[in-house]
Amino acid sequence: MPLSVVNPETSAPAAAAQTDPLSPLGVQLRFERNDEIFAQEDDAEFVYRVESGVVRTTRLADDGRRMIGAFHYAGDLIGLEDGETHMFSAEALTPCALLAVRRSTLEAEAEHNGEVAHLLWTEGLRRLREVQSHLVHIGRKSAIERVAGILAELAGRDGREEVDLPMSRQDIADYLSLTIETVSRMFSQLQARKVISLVGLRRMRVCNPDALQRLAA
Amino acid sequence: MPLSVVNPETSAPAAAAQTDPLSPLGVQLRFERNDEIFAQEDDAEFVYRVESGVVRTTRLADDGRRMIGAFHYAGDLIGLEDGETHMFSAEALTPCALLAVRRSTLEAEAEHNGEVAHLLWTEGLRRLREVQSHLVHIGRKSAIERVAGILAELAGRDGREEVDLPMSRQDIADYLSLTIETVSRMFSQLQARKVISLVGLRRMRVCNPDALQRLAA
DNA sequence: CGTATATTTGAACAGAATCAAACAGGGTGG
DNA sequence: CCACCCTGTTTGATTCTGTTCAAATATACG
Repeated sequence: MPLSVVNPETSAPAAAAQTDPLSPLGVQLRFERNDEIFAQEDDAEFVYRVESGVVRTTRLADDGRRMIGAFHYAGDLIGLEDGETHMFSAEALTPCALLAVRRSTLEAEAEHNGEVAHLLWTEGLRRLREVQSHLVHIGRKSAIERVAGILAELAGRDGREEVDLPMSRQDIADYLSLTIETVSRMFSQLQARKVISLVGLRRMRVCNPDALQRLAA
Repeated sequence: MPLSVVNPETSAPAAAAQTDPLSPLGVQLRFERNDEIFAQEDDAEFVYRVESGVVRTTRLADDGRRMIGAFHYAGDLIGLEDGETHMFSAEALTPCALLAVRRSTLEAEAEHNGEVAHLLWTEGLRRLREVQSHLVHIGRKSAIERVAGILAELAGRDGREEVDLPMSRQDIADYLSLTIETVSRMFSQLQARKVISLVGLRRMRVCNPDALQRLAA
């Protein structure tokens, strides 16, 4: 549930609007940690762009098994759909700012605005590439490789040695198609091997980036 | 390696050209079984549309593990890429007819032709949805469910009771992230349970469609 | 401080992988 | 037309990785 709606004129500098063709088309929304942005099977009326914060997209199967499609960061488009409804639900993992653009607006704009059409196309392909990479990762890697993989990615994103883990162990498990126990064991193993060390539960220090990278490969 | 180049004017009726905005942009190519259409890491110079036949896209990891991204049928676009090179290679599983369109041509056309832009967008999203579904399938299903899944899909595509299996057991294994032995065992198990029966190695009869569907769910 | 929740650890188990061998099928050449 | 060989597939025995069930331990929060 959005806690506030920020007028795009006041939230985005005029300069940004010139380089960003999407901002004028939508409204800025804010979500708090654990807020639901949209639900699985909802009408896919809006497309969202993450402006800040982290969002997870999850899919709940009939049998209760949960799968996380991806973690999304600033710049990512979410809610892109082929059909009428959302395949995944989306929830804020941290406080988030999102730009919501009505799908019909976006499609109409893309019709005559090459820049928007190109941006959509590019983002869609990037997402496709990411999902395909993830598919290989899930399909052909061991538990330790999968966990090392996501940690390496998070570390790469932050750049610093101290890396925040915005998601729970369960989130990581559902993203990697492992159980929470296995994820936990791999964390312990990485610590035992002096590759990482945990600083509290939601923060880690990468002690041996090379080893992490090697495991993730 | 293409065996022949067919002039689009002679291969496609004029009527088709009116409803299909892509035909005039490319050339028709033919490939025989096991021909390579493009290789992993090749420059992604062309996008292809499958006109007839079946194509598989495969990715070979550094460690030799092979993954099949998808099996593509008539109407599918393949070779869509974000970056400069192909993530996957593509090979003909059966004799194939493909329409090859230069990527630059396609992008230029999409720039001012809304129909082409829309078609690209739609196909990209469809592909994205399929990969995401496959991700869930690989990540959260047992061996028997995965094999039943692909067989149900093939059966649905053919419609008839007798279904051709254009791909080898190894292909199926690499598509489902299983070993060839496990795939074979699941085939045997499905036969023992009277769900399917093999007619030679590359054709099956679906004896109990409901059971197959239930296992695939 | 106490309670609810999240995470870690342990032991036993299960499913798929691996290693090894037997068994078709499909062509080919005699 | 048949015997043979090459390749792809099936089957068997064993091992191993990750799951499951259970319990202990942290952590966060009121």
